[in-house]
Amino acid sequence: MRENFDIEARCKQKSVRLTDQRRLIAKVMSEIENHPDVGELHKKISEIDSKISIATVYRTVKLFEEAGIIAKHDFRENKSRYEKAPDKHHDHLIDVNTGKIIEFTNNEIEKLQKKVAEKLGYKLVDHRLELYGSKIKK
Amino acid sequence: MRENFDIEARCKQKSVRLTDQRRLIAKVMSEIENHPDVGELHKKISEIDSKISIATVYRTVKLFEEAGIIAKHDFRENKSRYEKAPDKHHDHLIDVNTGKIIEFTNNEIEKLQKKVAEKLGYKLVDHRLELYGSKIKK
DNA sequence: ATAATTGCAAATGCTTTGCTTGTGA
DNA sequence: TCACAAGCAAAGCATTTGCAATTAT
Repeated sequence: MRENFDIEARCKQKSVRLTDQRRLIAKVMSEIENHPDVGELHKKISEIDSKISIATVYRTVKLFEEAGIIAKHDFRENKSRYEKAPDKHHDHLIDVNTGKIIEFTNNEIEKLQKKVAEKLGYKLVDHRLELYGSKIKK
Repeated sequence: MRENFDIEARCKQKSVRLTDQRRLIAKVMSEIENHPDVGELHKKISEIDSKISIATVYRTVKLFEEAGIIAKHDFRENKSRYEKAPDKHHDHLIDVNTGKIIEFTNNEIEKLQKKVAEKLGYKLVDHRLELYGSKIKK
């Protein structure tokens, strides 16, 4: 718990000025279970501070993301989702029926991606891998 | 060349009614070199028929996509890009400096994706893999 | 003090839609 | 003929921005 202190610490470290609003957004981002979009985030935050503007939430997630404090994902929706910057890189599997997001890592795939890029004459600077699947029933 | 006949043939096959506008969109989609967004597509089409509405282009690419005639991609932009439905599946490497899109296939990665999904209890129904890279200078 | 941040509402950019007129099979 | 398609403008949605008031350092 108290993981929000983590985000606050990283803000100081990056000279990101802390305000009540930012502290609150950091706290909610830390405690939230999944990968919220801005609307969901704002809704949750509003339950604590009803005066906070959605524009502030937009500005703050952008700020945090640019500082590498949280990560932004664009799955197959017309909006972005966010998560605390993960310690270790991972990719996502999305349940096509429920929308549930599962994180995974696979080193073999990572290596192959790098190899593919190099073969094409490119240095791999980033990638996006999403698997879409439906649950296998027993 | 005359690849547009391909799209037209597939329209008939799927009982997609052909109109002058759809024929034109099919033709331009067939001849275009890269992965256009709707704005680019509409611009190109307008050079031939200036009366065509962008709403029609939106409706048509959606229709073609749902019929499996063309494919839609959402790279890291706030708009979608389209390409003729490829005969064989492939993924994309995007040049982060120029925006150039390079197609590639890698069977090993494909197999690993399937394996990963299964290990998580899912049947892989689709995936998205994009590599972002910068050109290696000699 | 003062440069940065907030809230609000208006603006933006892509995409969709309601409605009337036009058209392919 | 007549269900479906096109054109136009308006509406939708997520996101951004201008500006005046507020706040952190």
